[in-house]
Amino acid sequence: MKKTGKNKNMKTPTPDAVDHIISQWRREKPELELKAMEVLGRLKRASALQSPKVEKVFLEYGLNQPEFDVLATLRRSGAPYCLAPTALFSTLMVTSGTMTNRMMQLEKKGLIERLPNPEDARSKLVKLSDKGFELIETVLPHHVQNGLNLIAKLDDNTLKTLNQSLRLLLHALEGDDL
Amino acid sequence: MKKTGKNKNMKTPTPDAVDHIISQWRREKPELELKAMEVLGRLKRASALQSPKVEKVFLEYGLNQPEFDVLATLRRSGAPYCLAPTALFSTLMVTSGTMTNRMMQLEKKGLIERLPNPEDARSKLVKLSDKGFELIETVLPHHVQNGLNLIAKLDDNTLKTLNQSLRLLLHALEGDDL
DNA sequence: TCATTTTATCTTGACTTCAAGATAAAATAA
DNA sequence: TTATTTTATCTTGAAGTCAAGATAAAATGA
Repeated sequence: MKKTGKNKNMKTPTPDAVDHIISQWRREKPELELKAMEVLGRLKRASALQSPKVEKVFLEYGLNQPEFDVLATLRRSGAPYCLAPTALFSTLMVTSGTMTNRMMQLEKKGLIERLPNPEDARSKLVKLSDKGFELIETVLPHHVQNGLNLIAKLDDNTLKTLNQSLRLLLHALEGDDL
Repeated sequence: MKKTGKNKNMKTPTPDAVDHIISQWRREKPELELKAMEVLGRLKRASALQSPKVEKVFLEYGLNQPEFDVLATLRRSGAPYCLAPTALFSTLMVTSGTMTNRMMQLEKKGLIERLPNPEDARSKLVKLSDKGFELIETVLPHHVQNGLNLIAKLDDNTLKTLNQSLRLLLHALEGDDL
């Protein structure tokens, strides 16, 4: 079947919260082109909805999302699971002050250690402790499974499509400077 | 052309930050099924990237994102641009305490007014002031244009696809309880 | 080598948000 | 009508973040 602009056989998708918002705007401000507001609205809302559902698993293991993010970044960097603070806060898109704060918490919990950096005395390296390593190893499979549960209703094709278009959007958003 | 599972002609998309994260995990933990982590990661990252770019316009008019959200919700509800606090914080997915805080700021700025609710003495209605109405009318077109600029690189087809799959995801996420 | 500029953090203070508790009005039940 | 339960906020105190300023080490330049 050839692609056509409008197709009377096209199934109308069940409206979501963003469709409702858009229809309100269309009634109030019909002159506005809302296609950007629509995607960005969905993006933001979907992100907000998944956030507490994802964090739920971390909380069961005494971690919050920010703490998990640090441990996970160290873990996936590979042995010796050790990075400089700048590498961490760049990856995690937070400020250096925020990172200082997180590191202090994680150190207090014994999940990371701070080591002198032989190559640069301005920074102290952050290393996953044995306890931190074990914890992330334990949490990870549960986190992964939880994610799979959250998207279970999406078939593989939708998922693939979603990934591809989100990747394009990410490129568009990362490109421009703030 | 028929759809096939794998297609050697398929163009490999340029990797993004999430592809990098996923490849690290694949190296470290090859046994994990990462397809959920991948979409949810993109979702979160895209949302985080768009956020300051969107807010930039609000800041130019002396508003932050939370304040804009309240004014916009009132505006698109239609005349008389007046809602109860519960309607606002439900829509905006924040707690009642957060809403109290936001309302106080907006009232201090003269952008909203609090009116007694004739139907329920427990609540004071929130109404867009003339000043608030004028401000949101001014900001809105700039916000809309800014959004269009942010997604300018995406062709209409990608956008449509993205919207459809995000809508499915939203349904999946709104469905389950926290 | 010595001064200057750039980096890599850490510190501080302000802000926003949330969870949980306090209040008061509305809805129900007895 | 009176007691009980449910609602709709508001209040309070604890977190987590950020921007901006303070420090100290590293990199550059003269």
